Amino acid sequence: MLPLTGYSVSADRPAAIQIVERLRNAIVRLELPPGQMLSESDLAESFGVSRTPVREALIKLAQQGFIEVRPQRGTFITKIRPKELLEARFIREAIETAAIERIVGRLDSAATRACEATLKDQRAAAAAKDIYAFHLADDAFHSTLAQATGFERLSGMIEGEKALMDRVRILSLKTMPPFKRLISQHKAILDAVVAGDRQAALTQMRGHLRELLTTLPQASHDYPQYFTEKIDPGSDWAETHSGASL
Amino acid sequence: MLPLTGYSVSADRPAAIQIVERLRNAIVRLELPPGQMLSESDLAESFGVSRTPVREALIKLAQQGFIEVRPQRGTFITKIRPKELLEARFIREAIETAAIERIVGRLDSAATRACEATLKDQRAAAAAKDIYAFHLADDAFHSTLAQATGFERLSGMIEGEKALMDRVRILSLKTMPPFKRLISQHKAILDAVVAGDRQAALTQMRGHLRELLTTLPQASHDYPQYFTEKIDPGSDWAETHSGASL
DNA sequence: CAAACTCAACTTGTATACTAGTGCACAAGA
DNA sequence: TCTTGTGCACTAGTATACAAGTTGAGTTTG
Repeated sequence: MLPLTGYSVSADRPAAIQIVERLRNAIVRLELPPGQMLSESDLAESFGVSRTPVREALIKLAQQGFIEVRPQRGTFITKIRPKELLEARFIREAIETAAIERIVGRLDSAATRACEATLKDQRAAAAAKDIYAFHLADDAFHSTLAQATGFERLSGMIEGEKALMDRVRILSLKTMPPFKRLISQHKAILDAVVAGDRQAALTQMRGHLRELLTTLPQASHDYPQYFTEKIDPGSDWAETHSGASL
Repeated sequence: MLPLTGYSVSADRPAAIQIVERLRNAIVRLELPPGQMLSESDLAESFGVSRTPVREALIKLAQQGFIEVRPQRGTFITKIRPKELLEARFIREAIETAAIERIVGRLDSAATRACEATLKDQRAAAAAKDIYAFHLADDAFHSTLAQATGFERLSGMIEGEKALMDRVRILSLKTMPPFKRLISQHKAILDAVVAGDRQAALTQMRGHLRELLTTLPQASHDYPQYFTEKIDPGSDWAETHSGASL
């Protein structure tokens, strides 16, 4: 029933951690569809462990917003909530622009090379039409920039907010992947940061983050069962709910 | 041994949730000192439950950064890491100034009244020299402003970052509580937001958040056992590590 | 036929038992 | 005295069993 059957966890690491990783991956990639019910017993059987580590994994995922536990009823993959996505974008914009402010013109050579490497990975993934590899490289770009601030938890926070948005990204990437556009946006951000052009770097980052959700109305129209509410593609929904205006 | 002995959880709500609340409170108030080891068995006995709900509570607290689980060794209250506090301040400044941008000049009367109520609570707490009540009202002020953005998770995030800083706050409040100063800062922020003075609101909020950690060197000197590293009170540590310069 | 009741099969929450690994005290040896 | 080995008491991780609550299908009853 579940697309996880047959893959047991390995014994060299705590089972709960492995289960978190696997489930989170499956959720973000929509292999476990939003709204899907999860049974602790079934999961335990799938992973070849008891319910205990499964429960601990579910607690962590619930705290990250990927699942919802309804006592005595069941555990469910959270549906995509458009309002939550706008909030994630708001938070990312606040944090990532603040990070830009901090690193613009100060990126050392190691960090610069690391960012360039993610661009290279993205180009390779785009050429191979591998949306998951593309996704990983996209994660890496934003994480690398965040780590350059010297703060340790920043990249984790960004990844968390990012993951909430990624399900929509996957939906849109399936139909029309704007690989080149995203890569050039990343490159523009990096170039501005390296060049020390604060204003350009901020503008590029904002534009990049704001564009991520433009496909949301279309996605919610194509896959209504994955969303908590429907959005009229013709409306200016994202704008009226965004940070620009209240 | 633990200052929690004798207080059992009630049966009307899940035990794990109650344990999270109680432990988190005890940690933030330094009733459980940083570095202290926690035994799952002892906690279970103290709360009158089995290890299972205790473990689930500890998992949540670990994810929030309050405790650290070292496999097969023990569970410990995290020591205060100055770098992490600066990071929390960075994140709060990024998010709370973004929130200000969003609500300045648009605060409805209900939210305005709610903010004013927190000021009143703070004045009452200051008069009664009740630092915990003062603290609660302080939480409420920032949460109320965050909620005014219409975003739901924002106030929770701010509270999380705030809680990390609160242990230092408690240490300094014990010796010399700057009640009036903090209240007037809150008032200045609220006034500027209501008046629609964007620049003033941002400046006030930044100043307020930056001042919160000025007592950190003194606190780390007075209670070195609570910190992971020592800070020379005479140095410009906070400045050299803050967002202003890399 | 429709409404209500019953019961069985689920769900999550909690308790208990066991496993494997760590560290410390303490004794035996050089 | 210092080192080294050994065992015990402790830790977190996992498995299993049971408790309490929800849901829905099937039957009974009006």
